[in-house]
Amino acid sequence: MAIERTGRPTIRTVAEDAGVSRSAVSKVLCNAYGVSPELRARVVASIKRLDYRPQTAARAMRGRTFTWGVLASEIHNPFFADILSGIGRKLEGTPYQPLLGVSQSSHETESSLVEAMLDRQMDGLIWIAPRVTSDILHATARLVPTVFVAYHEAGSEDFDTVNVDDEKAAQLAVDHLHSMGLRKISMISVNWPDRVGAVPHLRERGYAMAMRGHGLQDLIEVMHSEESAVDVGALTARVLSRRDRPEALLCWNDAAALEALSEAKRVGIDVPHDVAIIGIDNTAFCRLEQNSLTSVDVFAEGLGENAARMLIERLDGRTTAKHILLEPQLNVRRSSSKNG
Amino acid sequence: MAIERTGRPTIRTVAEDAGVSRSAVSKVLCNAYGVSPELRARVVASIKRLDYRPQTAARAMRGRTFTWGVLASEIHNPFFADILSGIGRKLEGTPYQPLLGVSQSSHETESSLVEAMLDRQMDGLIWIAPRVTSDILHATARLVPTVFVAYHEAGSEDFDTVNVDDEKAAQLAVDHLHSMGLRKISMISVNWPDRVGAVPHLRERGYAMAMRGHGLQDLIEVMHSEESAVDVGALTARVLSRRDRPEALLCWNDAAALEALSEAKRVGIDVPHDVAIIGIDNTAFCRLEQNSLTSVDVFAEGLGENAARMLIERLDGRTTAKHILLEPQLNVRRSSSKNG
DNA sequence: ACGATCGCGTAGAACGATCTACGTGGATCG
DNA sequence: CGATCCACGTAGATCGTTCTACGCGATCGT
Repeated sequence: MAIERTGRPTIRTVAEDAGVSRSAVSKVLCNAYGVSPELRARVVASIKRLDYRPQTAARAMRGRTFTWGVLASEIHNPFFADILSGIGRKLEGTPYQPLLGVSQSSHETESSLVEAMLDRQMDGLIWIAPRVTSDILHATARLVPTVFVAYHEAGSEDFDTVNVDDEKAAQLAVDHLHSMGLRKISMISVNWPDRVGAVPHLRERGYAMAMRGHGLQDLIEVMHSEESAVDVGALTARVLSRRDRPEALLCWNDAAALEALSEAKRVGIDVPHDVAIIGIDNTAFCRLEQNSLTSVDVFAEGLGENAARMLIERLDGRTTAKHILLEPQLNVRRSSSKNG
Repeated sequence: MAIERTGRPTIRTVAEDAGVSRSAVSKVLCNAYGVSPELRARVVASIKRLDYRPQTAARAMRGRTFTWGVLASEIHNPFFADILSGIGRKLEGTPYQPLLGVSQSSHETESSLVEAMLDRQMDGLIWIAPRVTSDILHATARLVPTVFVAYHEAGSEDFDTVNVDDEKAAQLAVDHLHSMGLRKISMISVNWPDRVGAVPHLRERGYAMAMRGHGLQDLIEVMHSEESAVDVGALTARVLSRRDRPEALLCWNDAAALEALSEAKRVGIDVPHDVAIIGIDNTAFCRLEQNSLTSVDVFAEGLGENAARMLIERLDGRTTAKHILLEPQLNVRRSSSKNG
């Protein structure tokens, strides 16, 4: 009867095949109340026989899409890839499908990406390291369940957050360097829009607090570069070639630290003898012998898993906000060892 | 009249505001025929005033979703990130939104990811380095316009492909090593399902051809590992510690080459003096001084841009297949230089 | 002058699901 | 034994778009 535009079976096809109503099939699909075991079995058999899969676009109009939007600013940094792995692992076996949107580190693109995801009726959002202003974050979270990763706002009731303790991460780094007898510890950070709550900001604060804690407040020095690798390289090159070069360089993330290692090698400064270098994130590249980069593990995959867990809980009905803070952990390697 | 479930304006809201029919608004949205400038202006004004954006899920039921699915097996390899950058750049300013699905290097996940994208009525697919069997690729491409990147099947009429000449890439590497006077050149490759058309396979062929071209057929040696970093590391460690260690190691991609560099350093083998190491892909990490890895550029970002262009053409009506092959380019760095 | 054509706009039927409201038997209960 | 309730299943509205079919007035061609 129905003109089969495409060969694809619809809920109607299944209903006819099983000899029941569309509503009955729908009930089976949604695990709704009021379905006898026999009817369910018949419908399930038909679904299997016809190889039927519900069309998400149609479901979206009344129900859910079982689709999650994951927003990342860029994916060259393996930190994001690790988070995504965590999300993916947690979502295995669930009906949810995570889809990643990349905003290319531009906040205009980021805003329109959020809109695109809202237009597509995503059930929930996991938003990593947002760059837009806080009011946009709140407005978004009121429209759709949202979990933020790598953004701190523990007071918010509108959304959940999942983070490592970024202040502590920087502190661990400084403590370690200090315990090696180093005092002139400078930090390489990054320019970031709307800084409060942002990860670089907290890591800077942790650095400054730790320095003060060791009585090194006069040696506090935080330098900022743009995000691009060449900018980071230029800044570290400048710092390393100074006469009053620092004894140690704490880089706000591993990507910056790897650039610093590169520049040090290029100008012939020995790491760690002439300068110790330490990163944060403990991404996979730290482990490689040519880097052997001391770094503070922020358990990116765990962040992803926790974010996914938070969002599942939200979709299951939780309405109060939760804010998760993982403990960072120092991983010492050659780039900051006496016997390096 | 209509019960506003959510505050969001619909096409009906716009129609009422502009004092026209829903069809008229739809026509404006779709740039359809039969709209007077005055009506268009009125509608556009209402759209702007109400801040209306069409709901993609609803459009999907009859029309298009303006959504592209991008399939990648994993995103730790910056090669994928570069491709995605290229796609994103090309799609800026177009109405299309690319969304990335990651299959975690499992072909079961990959299949279900494709299904998820089909269920979501994506307008087109860009599928990077597929691992499922060729018949699935053809079946998919017949359902939805699909462009494959990093998969060779130049004869196919069902889909477009965008690749660098992977045979040539490996040849360039071998030629270069040979020109340095090296003869015992071994290759590190990877286990890959359904090998024909896959990138590792073609790179192996290019290697073998080049070796034969230089009369080195007796020295041809291709070793395979699993994809995981630890497996690659273990394999390279084994090779490097052999008594009859090769003079040069051609790695099928940069990720493997970086592992090889690490293992060489770990066991105290000097690169390039004791062994030259060369990768393929020329990802960003090659440039870092601690790696300084010779690599063959495959222009990943260009692959992405071309793939996006191909898909736009398809959606604009092209029905014949196109197969693009870019020229690879050798970038010599310290890991294979005499004066390294 | 009159039918054909064209340009513009609208009514209403899809699209494929979900969900509310209701009908229908059979068991339960006072 | 009749009223009530429950478990199961269905009819039909609904979601927000697009698209086809058609109406209507003005212009064109002969």
